[in-house]
Amino acid sequence: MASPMYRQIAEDLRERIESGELQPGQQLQTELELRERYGASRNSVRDAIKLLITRGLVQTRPGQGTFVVQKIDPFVTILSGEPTAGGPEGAAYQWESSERKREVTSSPIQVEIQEASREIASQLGMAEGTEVISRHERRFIDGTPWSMQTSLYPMEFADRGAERLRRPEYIEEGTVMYLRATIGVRQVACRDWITVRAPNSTEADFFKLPSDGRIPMYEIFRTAFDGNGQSMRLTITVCPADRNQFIVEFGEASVFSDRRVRAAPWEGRLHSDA
Amino acid sequence: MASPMYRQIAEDLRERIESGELQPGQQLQTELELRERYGASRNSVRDAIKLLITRGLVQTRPGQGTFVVQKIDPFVTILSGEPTAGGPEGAAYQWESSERKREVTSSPIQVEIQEASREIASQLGMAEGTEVISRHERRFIDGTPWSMQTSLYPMEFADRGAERLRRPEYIEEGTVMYLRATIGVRQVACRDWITVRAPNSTEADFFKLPSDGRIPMYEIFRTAFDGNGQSMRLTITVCPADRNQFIVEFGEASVFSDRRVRAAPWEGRLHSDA
DNA sequence: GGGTATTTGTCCGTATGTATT
DNA sequence: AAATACATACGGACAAATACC
Repeated sequence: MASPMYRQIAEDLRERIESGELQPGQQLQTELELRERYGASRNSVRDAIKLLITRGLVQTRPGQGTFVVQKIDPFVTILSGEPTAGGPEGAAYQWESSERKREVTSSPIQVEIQEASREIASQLGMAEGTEVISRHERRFIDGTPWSMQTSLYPMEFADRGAERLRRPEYIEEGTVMYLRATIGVRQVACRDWITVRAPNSTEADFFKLPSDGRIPMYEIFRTAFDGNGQSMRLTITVCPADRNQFIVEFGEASVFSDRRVRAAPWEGRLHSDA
Repeated sequence: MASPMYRQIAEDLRERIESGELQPGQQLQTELELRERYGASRNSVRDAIKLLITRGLVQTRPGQGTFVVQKIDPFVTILSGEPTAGGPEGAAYQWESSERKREVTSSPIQVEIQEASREIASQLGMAEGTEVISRHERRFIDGTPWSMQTSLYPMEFADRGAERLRRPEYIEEGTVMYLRATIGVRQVACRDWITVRAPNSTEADFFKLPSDGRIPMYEIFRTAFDGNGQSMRLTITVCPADRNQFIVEFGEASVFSDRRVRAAPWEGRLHSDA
């Protein structure tokens, strides 16, 4: 009685999916068959399916049908303060694959000279409008788009001798090492600011996300500080939340050294709903 | 011609919102007026509005109209390994308000005895089916629901003398201190595992989120370790991603000590879309 | 409290377009 | 080329929520 028909249909389908009657990857009945099954109109069936789509339970493929979604094997990143050499762009992050080996590749680096917006200037501790170097890079895992990253440096760094910041090339030894070697700027600390938001159209396009923006994005701001407590870099990383997870470790490192990172820690129900 | 009409309508409305022509909180034209404006049917206008809803740009109120959403002032949490006394449940997290003072309140603690599921047993390093104590708590900021948190402890802790774990009361000095004082279990490290997922119905209900699940949830698993490298606690925190952000700090603490946490670091566009 | 107008929500039927097999 | 299945678009009807008098 209570709830509208399209919600009842969605609820029934949801239960059948979560009970395992409908397996991941399996095709649902067609809209016309579901119309018969539930004695509703095709439009109401479609409303139910739309609901399940925004909940991420099913996906539709024109000309084929409606399918239970396959969960994506998430990529787990350990946020770590220690810059490791070898990683691209100063290894703002240290990657660790969960199980099978995955291959990380990168787009060419795109360099722009910008005037710092209010927010960027605030993060980098400079006056608004000061010139900054923007180094942008897109990353893939096993060929699928995984993250977009932009690092911003004070233009002054290049003027003082870190010329390679201006060039659209990788800095193999890592920008942290490079900046220390060339102009003596030493990174001693950094802060990650983790947010989640809807993707913009550029991101939805690059990550091949559904254009309705139902899959959220992590946006992580990493501000790095030198020995004087000055901000020396702002790195902004954006990646889809449906295929990424993050780990942060505190305290005695020895505890973690022999501990392998496993798959997602949780898939069940925590406690009685009350 | 390209894109379907309902997308063109949505795109036009999006631009008017982002340009500021339509201010947050302001009411859009009614569906019938928009029908006139765009020369489309009411259903097509409604499809456009649905798109904007899942993108989080507008909300509808039956009987009233469609409104541009107001952004929520986010609550920023510093993830920190050091357990501070005074905070509820061993202060798994240290809270810091961004600007204005906010009042954090808590529901009564709900205690359950459970048998560890495979995932929980795996995280706590025990055999599946071992009894664990579950302490569940819900938190509010300025009266609005903000987070749900569940801490799981080995039942053995209570048997060895930490009796208060079994009782549905706060442990004022913090469970970290309490466990050290009563049974000599000392927390030396912890690991946070950060994930994002759609809310379940219990969460959507408690947090008063729209039932279509378009607002994602953070789910953070904190595993705490004692001096022997054994897991001593698993704390699971769930909170809506639209009103929460997290900060992690690495390296020399002195850099951060005199640095106030400000509002969200970013609201603009990063680089030319290309 | 009641009544009425307004506005969005649900549901239907139908027709046509587009992608896939 | 044909069949199938989802996508878009229209129009209409009634229900439910809200605001206002």
